Amino acid sequence: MADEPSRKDDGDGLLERADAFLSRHRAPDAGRKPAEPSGTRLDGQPGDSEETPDIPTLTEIVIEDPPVMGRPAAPPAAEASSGSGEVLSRVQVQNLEHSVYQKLKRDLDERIVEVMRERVMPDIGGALDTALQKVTQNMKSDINHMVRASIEETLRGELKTRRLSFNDEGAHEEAREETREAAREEAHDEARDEAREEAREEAGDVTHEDEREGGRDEPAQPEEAPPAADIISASRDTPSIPPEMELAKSFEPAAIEARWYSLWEENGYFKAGLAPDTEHSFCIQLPPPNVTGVLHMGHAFNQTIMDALTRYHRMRGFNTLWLPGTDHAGIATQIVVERQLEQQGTSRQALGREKFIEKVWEWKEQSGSTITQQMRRLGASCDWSREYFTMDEKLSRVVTETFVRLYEEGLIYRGKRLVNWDPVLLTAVSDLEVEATEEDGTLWHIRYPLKDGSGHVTVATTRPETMLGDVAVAVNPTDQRYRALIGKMVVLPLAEREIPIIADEHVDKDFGTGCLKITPAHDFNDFEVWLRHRPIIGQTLKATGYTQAYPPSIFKRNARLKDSPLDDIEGGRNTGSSAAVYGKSSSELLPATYRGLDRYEARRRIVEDLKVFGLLEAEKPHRMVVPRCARTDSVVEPMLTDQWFVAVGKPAPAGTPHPGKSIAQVAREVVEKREVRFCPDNWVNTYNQWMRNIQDWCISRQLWWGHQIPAWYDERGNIHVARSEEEARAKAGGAALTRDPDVLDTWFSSALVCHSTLGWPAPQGEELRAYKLYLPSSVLVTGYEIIFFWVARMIMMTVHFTGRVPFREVYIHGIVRDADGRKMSKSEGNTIDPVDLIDGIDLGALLEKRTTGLRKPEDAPSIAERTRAEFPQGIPAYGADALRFTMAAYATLGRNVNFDFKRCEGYRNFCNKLWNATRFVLMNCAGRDVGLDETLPAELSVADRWIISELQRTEAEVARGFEDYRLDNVANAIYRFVWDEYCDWYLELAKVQLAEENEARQRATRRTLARVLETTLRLAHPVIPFITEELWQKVAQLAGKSGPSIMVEPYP
RNA sequence: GGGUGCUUAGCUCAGCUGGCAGAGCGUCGCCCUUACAAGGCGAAGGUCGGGAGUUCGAGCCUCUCAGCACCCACCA
Repeated sequence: MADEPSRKDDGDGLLERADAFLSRHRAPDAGRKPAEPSGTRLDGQPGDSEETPDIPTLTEIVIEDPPVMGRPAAPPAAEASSGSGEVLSRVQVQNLEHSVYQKLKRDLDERIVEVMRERVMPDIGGALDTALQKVTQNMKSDINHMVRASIEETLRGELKTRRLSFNDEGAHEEAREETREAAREEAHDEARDEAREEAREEAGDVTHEDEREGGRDEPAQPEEAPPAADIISASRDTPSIPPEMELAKSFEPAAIEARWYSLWEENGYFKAGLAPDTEHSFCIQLPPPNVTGVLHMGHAFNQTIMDALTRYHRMRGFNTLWLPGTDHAGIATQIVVERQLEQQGTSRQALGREKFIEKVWEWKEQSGSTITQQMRRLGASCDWSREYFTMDEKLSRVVTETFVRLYEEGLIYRGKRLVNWDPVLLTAVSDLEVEATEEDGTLWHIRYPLKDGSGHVTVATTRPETMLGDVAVAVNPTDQRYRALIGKMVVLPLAEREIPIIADEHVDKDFGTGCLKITPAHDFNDFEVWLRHRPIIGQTLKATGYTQAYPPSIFKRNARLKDSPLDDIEGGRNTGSSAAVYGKSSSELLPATYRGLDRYEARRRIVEDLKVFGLLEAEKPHRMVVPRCARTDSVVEPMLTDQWFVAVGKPAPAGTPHPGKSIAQVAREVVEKREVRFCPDNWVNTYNQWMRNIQDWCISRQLWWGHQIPAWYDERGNIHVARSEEEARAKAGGAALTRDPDVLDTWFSSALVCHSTLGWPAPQGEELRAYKLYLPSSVLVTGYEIIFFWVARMIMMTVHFTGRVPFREVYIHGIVRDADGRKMSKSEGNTIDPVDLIDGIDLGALLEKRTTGLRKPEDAPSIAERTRAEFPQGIPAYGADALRFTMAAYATLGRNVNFDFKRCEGYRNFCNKLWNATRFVLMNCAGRDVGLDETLPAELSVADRWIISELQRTEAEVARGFEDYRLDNVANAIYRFVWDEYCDWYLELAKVQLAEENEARQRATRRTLARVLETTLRLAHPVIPFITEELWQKVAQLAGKSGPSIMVEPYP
C-alpha cells in the first residue's frame, strides 16, 4: 500500500492536466460558435459559452461520482470528449478517454481492496497477525514445526467459520467480468491473489505478505474441515499408483530419448502425408548438410525450428513432409579426403581420378550417416524413406537433364573469362566464396622508362610479379602531370617490351603515383580497361611477355581443353589465358628466368632485379584488401580460364515457362509479386540488390568430386553436350570424344532439389501426388549466409523449369555464435557440439575435441585455457529437449544467436519442472476419480476456470508464434504457462481444493489437473518431443485419451 | 564507395499499430515445507547510446551525432 498515494497523485495529475487542456480550448470554442449551439449539442453537453463553467471537470467526474463497480467507464469519457469535440482531435479524445479509463481502473482497484480490507481483515487478518508473530518469535528454533503448529492452532478455529467459497466468489467475479476488459483482468488477479493467500495460509507458508490486503469477502462455510488436517489425511489414504503411471523422481533425458525416436520411426509417423487434399499440405526441404559433415550448432538451431514447424503442422492434420537429404559438397568433401590421403602419405594426383573418386565414395559410405544419425538424436521428424543424396543416380540424372536443357536453350555457354582462381585447390571458385580481408602489404613504386629516353613514369603496384603481363600504363585523362605523356610508349622493364600510356577514367589521380599498370589477365579492373582500349593496345602487342607465377599443373589442366582457337599450348608452362589476351605463345611472352615460378618467388626475384636495374623507386608499407578463398584461406588470383556459365540475364527461348524473360528477371518478379515471401521482410532488399547486379553464374569447377559436366570435345575442339556419351557420339558423327573433366558447382545440383527430389521431370504415381502436394514447399528455413548461394538459385531454377516457385516463404534466421558473439569456428576453439549438450561431456574429452586437428596447432594452449575457464566441469547432459527448447527460445528474428549454454541449463530445469508437475498430477490423480464420467457432478472453481482460460490464452499465443515463425514466443509462452501459472499457482491451489471434503470439487480439480496437463504436453510437443511423449503416455488416460503416441494426437 | 542491421538491468536478449520498462542467467537475503534444491519466497539492479524534433504522451516515429556488427563492391 505504500505506493498508493503516489499512484493516486499520478492519476489526478493526469486528469488535472487534461482538465486544464480542456478549459483552454473551451473558451475560444464557445466564443467562436455562439450562433449555432445546436450544432454542437451532441449528447446533452451544451456548447454555449454560458454553460462552460458548469461543465464538470474530469477530476470532478471521477472523484465526486466514482463509478459503481462493474459500470462501464466509457460514458463519462465520451461525454467529456464529445463536449469539446470541435477543438479536440480524434486522437486527443482517445487520449483523454484513456486517461479517464486509467483513473477509473485504479479507483476500481482501490475499492476492491477496500472491500477486502474492511470486510475480511478484521476477522482473518488479526488472526493471521497473531499467528505470524508467534511464528516469527519461534523461527530460530524450529521454523517448520512452528509454522505448522501455529497455523493449525490459530487458523483451525478461525477458518472453520470464515472460509471462502471459491464458487461464490467466482460468481461474484463473473458479474464484474462482463463489464469490461480491465475489470476482467482485475478479477482474475484478485481471484489469483486470494487463492494464493489461501494456499499460503494452508500450506503454512506465511510471510509478511499476508499483511497485504488479501482476504475474503464472503462468510465461510462451516461444514468444511481445516485444511491442514485435510492435507495430512489426504496423504494418508493415497491409493497405490499403478506401475505404468509411476515416474522417476527426476527427469533423466537419456533413457527416454533412446526409447521414443526409433518407435516413432518404426511406426511410420514421419512419413509424408499423401491424403488427397491439397488445401492443407505442409512441406519443408531440409537444406542438405554436407554428407561427410558433423552436426554443429547452426544445424541444431535450424533443424529445431524445422522440426517444431513440421510437428506442429503434422499434429494439426496437414499433409506433412519434411524432406531430408545430404549434399556431396564438392570442394569441402574433396578437401577432407585429400587431407586424409596426405596423412597416408599419398595424394589425389598419385591415385588418379577414378581411384580418388572411389576413395571419396568410401569415405561417404563410412561417415555419410553421421550427420543424419545426429539429426535423429535431436528428434528430427524427417521422412527418412525419402532421404536423398545429391549424387544419387536419380538426382544425377536430373542434373544432367538440367544442364542439357539449359544448353539447348542457349542459357549455358562455355567461355573464357576472368574468374577467381584458388592456386591451392587449382580450381575456379565462386565469387561468393571469396572473402576480402584487410592485410598489411607493400606498395612498390616502379619506374617504366619512356621509349624516347626523355625520362620515366612511375607506377605503383601491390603485385609486381604481374608486371610482365602489363599491356599498358594508364593515367587519368584529367591529370595535368601526365597529360603530355598520353599516347607515348614506355619500355616494360625486365620484359624489354613496349607498351603505350593510355588515359582512362578508372585511374585515381590521388592514389599512389597516379599511374596504373594494366594487367588484363590478372585483374578484373584491368581487364575492363583493356576491353575499352583494345584497338590501341592491340596494335602494340607484338612483343609482349608475361610471367606466369603459378605451378605448372594448372596449365596442364587448361591445356587439356582444346576448344579455343586462341589457346596456344606450350609444354607444361603455358597459360592459355595470357595467350588469349596477347595473341602470342607465352614462351615468347615470358622471359625464361621467371617461368613456372611460385608467385611469391617470382615477386621476390622481380623486385630484386628491379633494384639491380635501379628501377625500384620506393617500397612502402600499405594496408590493402586481399581476396582469400573461404575454404582454403589461400589468396585467390583472378585468372583468365575457360569455364562454363549459366547466362542468368539472357532471355529464355520459347517453350520455357517464361519465354522472353531471363532467369534472373523471373526470379526477381516472383519475389516482387510475393509468390515467394521473405521473413523477416527486409531480406528482400538483400536479395534484390544481389539479383540486380547478378553476373553470369560460373558453374564449372576444376575438381574431381561432383557431377561431371556432360560435354564432350572432338579432336577439332567442337563441343557436344548430351545426356550420355552415346548421345554425344551420335551428335559428333562417331568421332573420338574426350569428356570435359570439370565438375559442376555443388550449388548447381542443390539448386534443383525442390523439384528434383519430388520426381521432376516426370513424376508418376505416388510421386506425382507428392509433387502436387509438396511443390511449392511451404517454407524454407535457412540462415542468411546462403541466400545467394542457394535460395536465389533455387528460385531461379525451379521457376525456370517447373513454372512453380520452390517455396512460398523463406524464413531467414540468425547464425549461431558463442556467448560472446564470436563466430563459432574450430580455429577459434569455441565450437560446441550439440550432441555434447545432449549427452554431456567431461572436461578432458572436450579439451581433446577442441584442440586436435587445428589448422594452427600453436593455438591449442590458449584454447584449452579458455575452455577450462568456461567449462570447469565439462558439460552436463542436458538432453535433446532442453537443447531444442533453448534453440526455440533463441529463434528471434535477429541476425545473431549468441549461444550461452547457461540458458540450456535453464530449459533443462524447465523440463524437470514439467516432469515433477506430472509426478504431482499422477500422485494425486492416478487411480482416483478424475471426472472421466461426465454425468457425475463436478464443481469447477474460479481457480479451475482461471487456469483453463490461461491455457487457452497460451494456446492462442503459441499458435500465433508458429504463424509468425516466432519460436521464441512459442517457447516463452509455454515456459510461462507451465512454470508461472500451472506450477506456481494452479498446483498450489489444487492442493487446497483437493483438501476440501467436497467430492464434486475434488473431481473437478483432478479433471482440470489432468486435462490441462495433457493439453499442455500436446502444446509443447513440437518443441520438446521426447519428454512430452514420455509424460503423455502416463497422463493421457487420466484425460480420457488413448492414442498410441502424442505425435499423432491433434494439436490443441 | 554502396547497403542492411544493432546500441534496453552485471551478462545474453524480448518489448506488437506510440499509453505505468520485461524475461532468462548472474548477484544478494531467507528457506532441504509433502511434485520439483535441476526447487520455493523475497530483494537489489535502468537517464532504453548522446542530442534535438513531432505528440497530451516516445524504448518505439523524424532528424542528427557517436559507437559496433555484417553484406555487397574493381582503389592499383
